[in-house]
Amino acid sequence: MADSASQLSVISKQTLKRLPDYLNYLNSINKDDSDYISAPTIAKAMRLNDVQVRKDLASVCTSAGKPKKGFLISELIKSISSFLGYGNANEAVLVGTGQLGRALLSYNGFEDYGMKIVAAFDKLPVSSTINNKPVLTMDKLEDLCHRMHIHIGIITVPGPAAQEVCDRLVQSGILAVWNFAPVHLKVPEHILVQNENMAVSLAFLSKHLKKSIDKQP
Amino acid sequence: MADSASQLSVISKQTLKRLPDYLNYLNSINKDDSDYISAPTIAKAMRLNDVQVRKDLASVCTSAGKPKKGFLISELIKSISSFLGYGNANEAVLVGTGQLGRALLSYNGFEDYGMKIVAAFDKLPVSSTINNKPVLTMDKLEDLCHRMHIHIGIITVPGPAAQEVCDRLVQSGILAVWNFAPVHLKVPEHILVQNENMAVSLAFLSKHLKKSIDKQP
DNA sequence: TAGATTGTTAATCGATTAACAATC
DNA sequence: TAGATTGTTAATCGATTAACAATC
Repeated sequence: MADSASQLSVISKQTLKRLPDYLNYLNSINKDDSDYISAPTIAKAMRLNDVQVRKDLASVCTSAGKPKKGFLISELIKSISSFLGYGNANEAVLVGTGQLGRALLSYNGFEDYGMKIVAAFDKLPVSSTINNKPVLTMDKLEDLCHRMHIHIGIITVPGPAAQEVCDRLVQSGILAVWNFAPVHLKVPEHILVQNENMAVSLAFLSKHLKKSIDKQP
Repeated sequence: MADSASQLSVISKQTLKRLPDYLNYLNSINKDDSDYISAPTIAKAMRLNDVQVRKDLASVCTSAGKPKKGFLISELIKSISSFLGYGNANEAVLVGTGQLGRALLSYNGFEDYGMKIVAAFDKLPVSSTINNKPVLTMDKLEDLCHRMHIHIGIITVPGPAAQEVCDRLVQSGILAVWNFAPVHLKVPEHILVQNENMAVSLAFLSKHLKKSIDKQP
């Protein structure tokens, strides 16, 4: 396995984006009907092209589909989950225990998606734990991250505070930042900033509405 | 303005995605330094190609840039904001007042991004208002949406309940759904589902980490 | 003027889709 | 067998980037 790292980049970003959706869909279908599902069926339900579905699945699945039958649903779920790293969760810290921060801390589903929040930080913690996770003051950030080898930092502070928090996360050895603050963060080359950009979603909603409403007589 | 509707689709999805980021960036820069900013400067800060920046800006901006100087920052902000419909907010209802739902209801920033939550719904409301917005029982949903001509529905219920809620929103005349539940929703052709897909973000974070860590000696 | 920047046209790149032979 | 489905190769589409003339 000389190039296990480069193998990762074989998969396209677009495919990677669709994988969680496949998983959602596959988990939603009733397995009592059949153990198999065909690419055209998935494509129709998810409004994709069937060739695209086959290519996407081929890029992550170990076992091939069977002509006339399709793909074994359980195999698909297993392959995609393991490709996405579900099951062996990366550990993360969260900074900012406002409404949104507390909501994320209270959600226990992230572990299923490959991430585990192990601690939260705030300038002025109002409680010592949230959902059994310790809430610490900011001065403990760097030490804890280094000691526990944390690589993911989640930013849920107000916009104006986000860059400073981001800098401190980077100093603490974080490699990937999940940013919920509506600001553009500056980071060194090797750090990934994944913006959970609600504004983008809202832009799409707004444009769709405008089109829909304009179309009406 | 015969084709104001079709004009909207002139802009590419990729450009639309970047517009909120431009706005974040432009708002973050210190206007004391200069009233103008050049495409190469924006490109470098946002890690984009400068031609791309120029094309993106050209597709939404009224006034052109000036050779050697660049673009008037205030004009850019005005143009992008107005293109994205910020300032005249679409009204929305939210269903599901768990942690995440309450967090969204408590956030007052959405109006700046073109959306205003006017009411929340829950099977069993625990309080009559959250952040001054009424929390109503589900049986009031259809009537209120029709009466107030609401076109956006936000789903923050647990996964298993999402499809049913979605169906009811569609029945209530909603045209666009902002879905926070980690499930694939089935909707009629003309309805937009915008998934706020945290799983996708997590997939990107996880893949980046794997690459980064594999690279280390 | 020289050089930085603009906007646009042409080339490249990546992703999607169409066409088709192979399989059960 | 016929027909549905597979996987792959080739064509198309859309987005990005390179090249370049125009401008201040």
